[in-house]
This record gives sequence, C-alpha cells and structure tokens, in this order.
Amino acid sequence: MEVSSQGYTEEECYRRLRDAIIDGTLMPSQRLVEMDLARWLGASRATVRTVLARLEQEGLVERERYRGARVRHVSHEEAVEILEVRMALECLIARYAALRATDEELRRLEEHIAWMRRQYEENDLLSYSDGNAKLHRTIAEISRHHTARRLLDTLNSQSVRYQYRTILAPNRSAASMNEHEKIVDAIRRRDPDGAEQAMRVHLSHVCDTLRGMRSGF
Amino acid sequence: MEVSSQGYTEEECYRRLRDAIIDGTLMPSQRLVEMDLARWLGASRATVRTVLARLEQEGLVERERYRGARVRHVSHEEAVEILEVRMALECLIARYAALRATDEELRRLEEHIAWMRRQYEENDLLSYSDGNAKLHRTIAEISRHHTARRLLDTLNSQSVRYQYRTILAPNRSAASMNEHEKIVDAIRRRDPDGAEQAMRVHLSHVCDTLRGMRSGF
DNA sequence: TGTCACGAAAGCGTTGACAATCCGCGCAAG
DNA sequence: CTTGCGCGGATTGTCAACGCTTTCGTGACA
Repeated sequence: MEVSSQGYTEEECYRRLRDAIIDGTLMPSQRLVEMDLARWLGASRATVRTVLARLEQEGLVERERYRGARVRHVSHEEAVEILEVRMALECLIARYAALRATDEELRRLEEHIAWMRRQYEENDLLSYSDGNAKLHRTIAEISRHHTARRLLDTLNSQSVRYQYRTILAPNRSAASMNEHEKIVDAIRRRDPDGAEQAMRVHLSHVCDTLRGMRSGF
Repeated sequence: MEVSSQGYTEEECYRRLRDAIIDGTLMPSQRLVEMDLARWLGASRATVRTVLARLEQEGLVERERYRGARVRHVSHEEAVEILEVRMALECLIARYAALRATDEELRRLEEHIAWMRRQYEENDLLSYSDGNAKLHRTIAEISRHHTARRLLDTLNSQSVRYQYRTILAPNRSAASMNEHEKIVDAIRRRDPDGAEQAMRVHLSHVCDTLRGMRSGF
C-alpha cells in the first residue's frame, strides 16, 4: 500500500521502451546500450535486460550475444509479409465483429466512420490515417477474438512506419474511404461473409499499393 | 574459441524450457520457481528470469509480479481461437507454397504424403498424426513466408496438447487423409487458389471437430 | 603506406547479496 | 466456529560489483 518511490517497474519500462521504438524516438538499427537505457528509464540494468528480451521475442529488437541489442530494421519485403499476415487476421476479426457487435458498438462504428469521412472531405489525410488505424483497432476489439487481437497488436507495432505512406499514394484515399465504409456496412448488416470479403478487398489493395512502392526509403 | 564449460547459454535454456513445456514435462499451471529452474538448467537465476520473460511474451508462460511464473493453461475456447488463426495463416502459406515450390520440394511433398497414406492404411494413427504435423511444417517451409512461419511456430507450441485429439475423432482420419492429399495436389499443380481453398476446407473441418469436443478430456 | 599485434576501453554476462512481497499458520477476539 | 491479525518462511525484484568478449585506436614493422 505504498507508492513505490524506487524506479519504474518492469511493465512500465517495457511500455515506455516499446513506445519509443514504435513512435520512432529510437531509430531502426540504433544501438540500445543497457546502461544508457537503465539511466533513461530510471531502472536497473537487470530490468532493462529482461525488457529487451521481451522486445526481442516481439520482433521489435534484435540481440546478439556480447554485442548488445539494437532496434530491428523492417525491410520492405518484410513489411509486405506483415501486411499479408495482417490481411489474413483482419479478415478473421472482421467476420467475428459482424457476428458479435452489440448495438452500442455498431453506433460507435458508424460515428467513427462518419468522422473519418469528414476528415477525408476536408482533405486532412493525417487525421484520416489516424482514424484508419483506430477503426481497425475498434473492429479488433469488437471481434472479441483475443488471440487474433494480440497477434495484430504486435504485427502493427512492427510496421507502423510503413502505414502512413500507403494513404498518401495518389488516388488511394478515395478508394480507401470507400472500402472502409463497405466494411462497416457489412458489420452493421451483421453479415460475416460480407465483412470478411470487404476487409479482404481493402487490404489486398493496400498490399498492392505497398508492393508497388519500391523500397520507399 | 573455447567450449564454454560454464553452464548453458540463454538460448539453450530457452529451447530446453520451451521444449519441456511443449512436450508436457511441465504441466499447465505448474509453478516455475526460478531457483529450481536455474539448478535444473545449470544456469543463473538472471538467465532463467529473462528466459521466462521471453516465454511469457510467447504465450507459453504467465508471470505475476511477486508471485512467480507458471505454465500457462490454454482453455478449450482459446484452443479454438488458436486454430482459427492457424487456419487463416496456413491458407496464406499454402498459397505461397503453391507459388514457390521447387521441383525438389514437390518431390519431397509427394514422398511425404505417400508415407502418410501408408501409415493411415496400416491404421497407425499416432505416426499419421506426427506426419500430419510435419506436413504442415514442410508446407510452411516451402512457402518461404518468414513472418507467417514464425507466428505459426508459436501458435503451434501453445496448442500441441490439443492437436492429437482431433485425429482420433470417429471417422475423422479418412477425411483428413483425403483433405491433405487435395492440398498437396493443388500445390503440385502450382495452383495457389486451389491450395488455399483445400487448406481452408481441411482446417475448417478440424475447427468444427475441435468445437464439437466440449472441454475435451 | 599497408597491415598486424596488442592493449585499453566499452559494454555484455554472471554472480551474490539484500529488500520487497506474498502466503500459510497459529492465535486471540467476537 | 468464524474472522481478523501478525509473524516467519519462501520466492521474487533490485542492485552493485566483477569477469569476459568485442571493438577500436595506436604503434611497430615490412
């Protein structure tokens, strides 16, 4: 019943380091020196060590014995692979979202897609892109498919850096808006096949777009 | 250039502990006391700790602060979820296997499926079940889809205990044999859609079988 | 000038000790 | 008999120190 005044707990360190990698504070292939991280996080080296082990298992970090850890670099090819796997999993959760959505959740979905349309029409592609990510997260939540959700979380963390670009491809945003509305429509109709199909169409287009970008810096 | 005489390395401990969990040497919800494991593995407590952290991230172990780690118990519902995710991913790799298989690999596949048929006809369901798992691993390998493969590995490790049962369901083995041959046929024809479809049919049947078993054993 | 040995510094791996927390047990009060 | 309380053992979390491997700069030598 005491507010621990001593450094941060492992879980907090994990979150903070993970976020730092995901939001780009720590760049790919940047070295992660345990002592530096320990000081930065206000924790011991041992704690940092286990956190790095977890992040390695998650695919965000690579470690080499006696040579330390670094932020893992995700190649273009791998980003495509990740997106393909995402496609498979998001189809699954779209199906379950259509089967399991409550009325309240449907209302939230519609509200959200309406908000996205506004951002789209105002040409605010950055907000639109955020809303995009959030829509996918919401659908995952509604699906109540714990296993698929957990995997999608880690996959997304690995490839966030690639996600912003596809929206910016020429003429992509109009199609994207349309595709997302089809997904929400199908879920609203409680049509699992339709939802899965709409999600498959959407993500296969994103896949094609990403594949079309050759090593986009 | 020295054979390390000092205990086992982290990676070895990881493998050994992981295998012990997967093959059932360590039972679900069994406590994993760091000191005991350290002695058993011939490693330090710190090493065991990071290994446990990795296994937690992998979903094989659960840790509670100040209360230690235990082998995670996979519920029936979760086993179904895992199988559903597997279905999504295996369809993906079946597709890629059909696209990427070399002649040599096709030869290996045919050889393997012929071997499985022999076990099946001799009614050796245990060998058949092993061959089954191996067939899926081989297809994953042939697909060269690194990301999907990695995820499938961890998923399989979580649900091995459930895999043996589905084959033993009444009348299931005949259908299973047939379905597997269809998958291999499609890959041999280099027909990605067919391979994906055959895999989907196969695993949806397995799914149904597993769903039909209420709280198996 | 190129290269090779060597030594120092950086940083990882391991150990042991100590602090914090949980859990089961006995005991007393209601 | 039940409930609440405190205590000791068991186990985890944290830390600092030490040994080991890698890396990199420096100087001798061809």
